[in-house]
Amino acid sequence: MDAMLDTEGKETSATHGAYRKLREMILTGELPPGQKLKIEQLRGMLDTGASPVREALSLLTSDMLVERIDQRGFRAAPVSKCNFEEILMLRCNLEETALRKSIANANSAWEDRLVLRHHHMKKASQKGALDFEDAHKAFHMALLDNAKLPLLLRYCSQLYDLNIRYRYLAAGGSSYKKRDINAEHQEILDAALDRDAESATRHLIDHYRRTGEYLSSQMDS
Amino acid sequence: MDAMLDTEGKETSATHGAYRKLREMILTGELPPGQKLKIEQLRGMLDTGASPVREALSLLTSDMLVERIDQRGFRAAPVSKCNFEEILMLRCNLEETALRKSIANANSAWEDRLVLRHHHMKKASQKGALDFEDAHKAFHMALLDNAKLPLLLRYCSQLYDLNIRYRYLAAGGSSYKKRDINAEHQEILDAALDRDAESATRHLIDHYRRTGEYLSSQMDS
DNA sequence: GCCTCCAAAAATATCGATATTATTTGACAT
DNA sequence: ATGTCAAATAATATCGATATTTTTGGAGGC
Repeated sequence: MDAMLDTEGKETSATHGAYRKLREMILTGELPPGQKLKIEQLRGMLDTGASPVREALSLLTSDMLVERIDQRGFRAAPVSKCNFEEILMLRCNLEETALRKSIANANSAWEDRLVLRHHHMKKASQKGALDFEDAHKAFHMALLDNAKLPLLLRYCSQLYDLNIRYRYLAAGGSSYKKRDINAEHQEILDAALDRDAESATRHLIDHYRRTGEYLSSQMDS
Repeated sequence: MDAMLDTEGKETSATHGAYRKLREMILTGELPPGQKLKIEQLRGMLDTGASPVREALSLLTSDMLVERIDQRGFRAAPVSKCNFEEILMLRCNLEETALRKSIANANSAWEDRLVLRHHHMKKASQKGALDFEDAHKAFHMALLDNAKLPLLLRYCSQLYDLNIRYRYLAAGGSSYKKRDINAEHQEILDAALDRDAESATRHLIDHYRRTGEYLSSQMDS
């Protein structure tokens, strides 16, 4: 019998656990872009077998965070200014579509969810950066999820992750926090609660473009 | 050096082979929507081990052709009218974006590629339906690939596959061919060669909407 | 009769080992 | 010296077996 050393009781399968940990390591830059991902090495870091690691890498491939080179293993997806700009463009396009649909379907249950997520995000911003990231994503996804379009939501989520990877890579988002992010979020929230699609999408896209321009300028230097 | 034109059977890895075969079986409906996908059963059908099958299923999960149920295996993704309509909407949105960019980047090399693909598709339409499907996708992707936006192209390719699955499910596309598909393709091609983005996108989207309406009506009955 | 619970069966998830394929190293010839 | 080739090394891809978990089926209680 195995001793139950399960300190974290939430992981159901080894594959899913490996997936989450690897994903975080790639997003935060702990596994830098382009780095060769050797099974043995990861097996050690994650303290699990080779099969879960391989499956997790397969899953990350479809999230476009890992590249598979035929018969030559895996590597962390590379980054480029081009790639970043494409992500930004697609986000603006897809999130605008989703937000408009969300607002078109607006009801009080959704408004409650939005207010709650926004509140949690503000609270989390005083705690650790990692908690904030989770709450930040939850807020943005809540803006979109009332569109009730699962494919679109999935793409938005993927692109969100690809984007925050660039934020982490650009110096941990130090100056990202200097901008008045809170005010920007408040404007988006207020417009959504007013069911003003024009205003909400404009604020949302400005929010992304502003972050995008800063990150883009960082990548030149 | 390698003058050998690999006309067929160039399966490098068992995983990739299993992926292709499973993908085709799901797209054509040989593995119907919602069906439980048991490893042992597939292992027999594909004549390979359990590991390649599992990895192939993982990859198909990210193509949204397979669903993974935690600790309970895999199943072919279900279908619904809702899902179909979302695919149609996203295709119209994303392919319009891609086609406009493609045309903006137009050059003679791209035009040559288009003409060639269109020619191959016409030729293949007199052969088997399976050859035609490949050539049809190649033509549509060629329309988009000059945008030089890999993420967008990938999404379009994914959505294309999800869409043709519905075509196969709706009676093998018998009446699909009754419409004058050739004329529609010719119009799109001509507009693209004229570098007329308005006309090209309008024809492309009409092309999808027409197919979409027909399939949608089929799903009601 | 219907529900609950436990044992048997089946299927999945994971491990350890092997075969295959890529990469490196170093000797040899030019 | 330099480039090529072959053996040694390292890493991947795959297999077979085991451990876990879910599902099934039936016996006993209400």
